[in-house]
Amino acid sequence: VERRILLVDCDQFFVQCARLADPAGAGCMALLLVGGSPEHRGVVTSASYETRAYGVRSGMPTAQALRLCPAAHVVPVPRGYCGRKSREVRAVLERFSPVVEPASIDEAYLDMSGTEALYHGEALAVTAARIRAQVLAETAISVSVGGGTARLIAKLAVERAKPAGVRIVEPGGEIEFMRGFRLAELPGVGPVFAAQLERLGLSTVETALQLSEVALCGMLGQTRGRWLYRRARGVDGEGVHAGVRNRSHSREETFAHDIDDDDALETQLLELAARLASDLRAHGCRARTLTVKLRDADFRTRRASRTLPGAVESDRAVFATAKLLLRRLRAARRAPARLLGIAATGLDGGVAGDQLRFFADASAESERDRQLARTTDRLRHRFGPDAIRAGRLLDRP
DNA sequence: TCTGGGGTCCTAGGACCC
DNA sequence: TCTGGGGTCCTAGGACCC
Repeated sequence: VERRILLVDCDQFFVQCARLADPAGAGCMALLLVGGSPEHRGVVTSASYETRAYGVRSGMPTAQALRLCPAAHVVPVPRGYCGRKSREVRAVLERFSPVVEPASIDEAYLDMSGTEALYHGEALAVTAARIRAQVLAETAISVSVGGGTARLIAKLAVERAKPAGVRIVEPGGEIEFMRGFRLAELPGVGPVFAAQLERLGLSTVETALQLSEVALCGMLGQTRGRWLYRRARGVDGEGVHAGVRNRSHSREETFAHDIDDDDALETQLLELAARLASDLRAHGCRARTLTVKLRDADFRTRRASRTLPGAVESDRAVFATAKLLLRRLRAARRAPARLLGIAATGLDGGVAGDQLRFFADASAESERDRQLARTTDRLRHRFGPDAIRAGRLLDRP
């Protein structure tokens, strides 16, 4: 039996949040850009529909957006407020289906297969409209809903539904629906792949539909050929899964001005390491692999990573390894840095036994490190984030 | 024009093991 | 002293998404 999948996607989510969070300020501005300011070398996270008429798009440098639309106002992303609104929306969605998979802060897939009895055979478009109305009533957030037999169909349908609409593709109508798209519009086809397809004479779904699977594999290789053959027909074979956990956590920062001094970079790394370690503990996981990322002034991005014998979660152990990785990167190439980042992968639930008693260098994390980190978390929770400064925790007695 | 911050997934070579 | 094959892990890089 085929799937019935919905994608619920908030309309210009960050713009809506900024307006709701500050009704007297951003709430009164039609020409609104949410994101980093030009002084901070920021980009537009979300542009109001009114500014999009000027050619402004999300991801665009804010400086460029302001040249296109000089009258626009720039406000920062209200991160905490957005997170709360996202959870409120999700709570409403979870009353409509037990299978809700958040795909990002502002969109979630719902598997509605097998809920026909629950909804007494109600058409999916009607259910979708009720979801839209209920989310709006309870959270004041306007969403659009797309639906069909695959995630891919739901995803493309919601783009046709926006803003504040519903679009359901009925079973059997997938190929007709897909004919209306350019290949570059398919999720998974970015600028590089699109250019490759273009060179092969493939620009629209229609042109791809003319070719056999064998022909596409001949042009693109087995994996991508088969991938495109199926997508062009609206098929992706992906299910919707509730309760998926992150596979990585990361923190990074682009500096307002490039930093070339090693000690200054290390100080920034200390802050990032503390934030990352805190994220890990908040999510109840530990990391086996740490990666430090450095973007030089010429925009070249380099990484160095190390996998530890045992997983870590304390500020001290995360920073100890990150410091070595940063030194390695700086030794290989010394240029002013515009961005520094740190990522944790190889995550586990944080309950695995302590495999680390067998090695004793500074990258090993002791039970004392963990106790100290958790005590710090509790103090910060009670007395605020500045109760304990990161630097004081790092010297081992 | 001058390029954020948070993620996911894939590839490819070398190490290492059986 | 001329040379297998397959599997997994680690590392680095890159495409892509919101």
